[in-house]
Amino acid sequence: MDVKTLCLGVLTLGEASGYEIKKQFEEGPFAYFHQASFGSIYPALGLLAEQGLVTCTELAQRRRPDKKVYAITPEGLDAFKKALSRMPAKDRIRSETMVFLFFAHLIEPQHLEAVYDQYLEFYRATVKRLGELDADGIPNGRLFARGFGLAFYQAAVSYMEENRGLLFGGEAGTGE
Amino acid sequence: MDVKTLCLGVLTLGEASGYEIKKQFEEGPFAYFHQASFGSIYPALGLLAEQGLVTCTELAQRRRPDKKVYAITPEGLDAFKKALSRMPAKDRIRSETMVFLFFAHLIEPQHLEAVYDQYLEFYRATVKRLGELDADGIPNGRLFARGFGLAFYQAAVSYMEENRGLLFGGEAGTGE
DNA sequence: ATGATATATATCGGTATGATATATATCATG
DNA sequence: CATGATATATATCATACCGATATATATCAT
Repeated sequence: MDVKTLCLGVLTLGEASGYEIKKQFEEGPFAYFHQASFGSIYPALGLLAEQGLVTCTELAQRRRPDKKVYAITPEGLDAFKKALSRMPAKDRIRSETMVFLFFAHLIEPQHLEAVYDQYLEFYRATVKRLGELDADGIPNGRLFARGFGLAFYQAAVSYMEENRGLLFGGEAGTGE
Repeated sequence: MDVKTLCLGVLTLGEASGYEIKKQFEEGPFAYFHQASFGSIYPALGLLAEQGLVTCTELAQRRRPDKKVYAITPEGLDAFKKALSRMPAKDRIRSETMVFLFFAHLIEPQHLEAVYDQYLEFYRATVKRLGELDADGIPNGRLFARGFGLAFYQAAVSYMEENRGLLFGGEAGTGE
């Protein structure tokens, strides 16, 4: 599933600019299971407009740079549904932190601790943020995907809290 | 952390060919939190050899194509440790399946079920495989990373089993 | 035989990332 | 009130990576 298709998906939720689409992958509902960069979003939107799958309206704003607002067309919606009729690719989980922890024996203890702590804190913050989200009026598919993300981050936090002792020998990891 | 660095990491575990390194990312200990393709591994090994960070020994084999066995040098080990002295990048989780489920309302029910079932089965199989691995003589860092993967996949399976009803309305998801 | 699978290396087109450039505006800080 | 940080907004480009394909050899099942 390329960035063109992902942009179509975001635009089924309402019209948006390239900048706003990027935010959906950074803080919005997609942040927990996918991402896309400006370098792929802007060219993708240009191509989609050429192909008639989205329309583009330039919008002059007060106190802000001009904006190009994109909206999905019926042809665009068809194209997106067609993409969803295939089978999804396998998940790709890329955790540099786990590579670091895998090689814990090659890292200075205090740096290892910094890596571990930063990771755990990031995950804790994510659990907090996801847990505070409102569920009213959100379609079930979106709730399912969000809940999946939450379950993953909760499991990660629990695991790290319970198994700290594996990495930092002295202090035991049993919690008792 | 680029593929060159990842190759150095794999080679700290013992000498290996490009083909064997790839297997580490497909079935081996790295499979659950990182990946790399032939298209990046072979050029990376060539560059590492040029830079003196690995050595390359060509090995003629009976009944097999020739092999190039790479081994890490002291300079390579230093370079890898240096890479580990930085801070790791953020995790990147890319789940196309979750994008599909997010847009469940745009998918034919029977296709949605196929997507869901395939995903759950893949995760169940992974839990089984990870759970059967032996822990004897494995350094703690590796055990930690492996356990993290297992915790993640277990959480994913549990969540999907318990929340099936969110996607397939009629049948309830409470299990009771 | 034929096709599938496994071992093994190499290359290449297409795509994505991450950094950078450009421009405007707000807000805190000293 | 300058300075730097942050936010909105678009665009481009070098670098890097993925996935497919090509090339070989060998085994095994049908």
